[in-house]
Amino acid sequence: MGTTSKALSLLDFFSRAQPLIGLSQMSRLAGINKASTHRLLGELADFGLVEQVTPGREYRLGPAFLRLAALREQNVPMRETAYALLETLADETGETTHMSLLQGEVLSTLAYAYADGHGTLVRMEDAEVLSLHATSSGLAVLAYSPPGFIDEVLSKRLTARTSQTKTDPEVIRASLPQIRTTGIAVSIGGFEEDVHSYAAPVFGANSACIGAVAVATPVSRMTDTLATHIKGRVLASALQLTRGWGGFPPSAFPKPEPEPIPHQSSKRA
Amino acid sequence: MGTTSKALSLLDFFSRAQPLIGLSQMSRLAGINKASTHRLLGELADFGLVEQVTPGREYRLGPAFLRLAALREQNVPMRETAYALLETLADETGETTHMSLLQGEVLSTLAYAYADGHGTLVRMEDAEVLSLHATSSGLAVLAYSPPGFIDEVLSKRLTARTSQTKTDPEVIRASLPQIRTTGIAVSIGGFEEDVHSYAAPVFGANSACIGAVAVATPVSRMTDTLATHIKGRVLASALQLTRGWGGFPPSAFPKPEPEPIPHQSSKRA
DNA sequence: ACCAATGGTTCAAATAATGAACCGATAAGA
DNA sequence: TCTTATCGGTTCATTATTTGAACCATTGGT
Repeated sequence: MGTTSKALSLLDFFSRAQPLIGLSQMSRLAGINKASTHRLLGELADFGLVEQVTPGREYRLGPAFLRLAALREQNVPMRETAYALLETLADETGETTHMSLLQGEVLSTLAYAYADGHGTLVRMEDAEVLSLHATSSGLAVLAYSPPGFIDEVLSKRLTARTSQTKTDPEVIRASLPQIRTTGIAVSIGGFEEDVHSYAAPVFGANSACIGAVAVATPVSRMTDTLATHIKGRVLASALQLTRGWGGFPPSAFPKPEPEPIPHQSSKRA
Repeated sequence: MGTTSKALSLLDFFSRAQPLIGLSQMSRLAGINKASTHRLLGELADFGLVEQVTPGREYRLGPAFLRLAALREQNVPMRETAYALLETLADETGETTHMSLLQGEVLSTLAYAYADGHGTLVRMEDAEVLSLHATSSGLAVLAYSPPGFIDEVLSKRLTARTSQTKTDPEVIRASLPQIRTTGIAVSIGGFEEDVHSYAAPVFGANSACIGAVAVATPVSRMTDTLATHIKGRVLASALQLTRGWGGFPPSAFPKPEPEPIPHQSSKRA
């Protein structure tokens, strides 16, 4: 592993649960000598990727991310387009919608939108990280990932977020073909209790899966008819986002249902 | 310079004007051998700090910034608090407000807010970069920066954004003491024609200047009374932001005007 | 007063970065 | 069509950087 990769890997130890990390602790977490850790953090700090809240104290993520994220979004407005789509999807389904991107072996929340009209809804968090095995989005992504990647992910210890999280690698692996036939993954209470969600994968320019769109409802509200409606809309939205970002679904990806109200029937014969 | 710094320095060549950079071009820009550049870009890409739009093509900033910026904002909600303050400042002054952070030797836009009630206003851009010598914000920051930093900045060739940009280092240097006595910097048409702006510095925990708050109006709208009002409000806002972020103004920093309507006069005597 | 942490530093030994030359592919010009 | 000049990417002996055990100085808890 190159030195730069080592330095960047330090950034991944920051999380919502642990926003501040000291030198010694970082050294331990990363398994890197304290002197080296110190130098690497120093170089990251020079660029503003980390900062010390006070000299001789803990480190945290730095302000450079704000600048570069704004620039990235300016060049490639993923969040903006995702958010616009999620808003209409939330309107169409009347439920909370969510889009996440694959980053390493987890998903990170890109955007989400709430729907009006219900007293209860599924709440989302900014900067939330989703595990691949415990969420509908994760399963959707996993189903369309290369076999080697799937093996890699499933070989690790799978933690149970809730009592209903499936943690048996073989059970999960066995569920993937079904996802591939429909293009839709489901999770009932796997990540949060009382949340029922459907997700569909989004693909990049090389047809690799880069993330997923999901719709989440309280379990008590989900019915067969609502599920059918959601599945149709989430699949269509995911395809729309794939196209909007210049991506291509793999050739085997299921075609979306034709709209219930056919605009023109002449070509069907 | 360490390897990591070298790799990170590549990121600074991406800009709004040049969002895509090829391998050879990056190698030339950075003055780094092509093989090394390739390896460094590869490591950055592994972490998602850059990505190739298609394999064997140009590079651009990567999606990891979205994730880490969200996490940073979650931990240290600078943009959010800045935006809230800018909104009230825009209300108070009736003009466009703006906050930027010092990053290296330039300012980068953190947030801005527009005011209601006017047919014309000063327009802001996301991810915009402001030079220190040509903007009121930049001058405010420069006035409160260490002498060595000032020398460094002023020793470089200063480009004229408009016909009214001051580019003589000594003229600029001579204007700094005046800024330090009032805590306010002014720019008339220095960055954009027809823009008149006032700015005040914001300080970090170690009393170092980290950025500036500014109010910008069309030149035609600025009057003496409006200027007085704006200067008072922008100074108060900058101090408020400094405190809100846990920073401290340097001891020599001017105290804000007492509010025009004194709440209590007993202590004055 | 003590101990065990912390952040930070030193310097010879080990390791990773470097860069000129090279390859195959693509595109433009003659 | 042939030539030339790019491009992205790779190779490998030389070189410079990174590494890590041991070392401070400080801090905070017992």
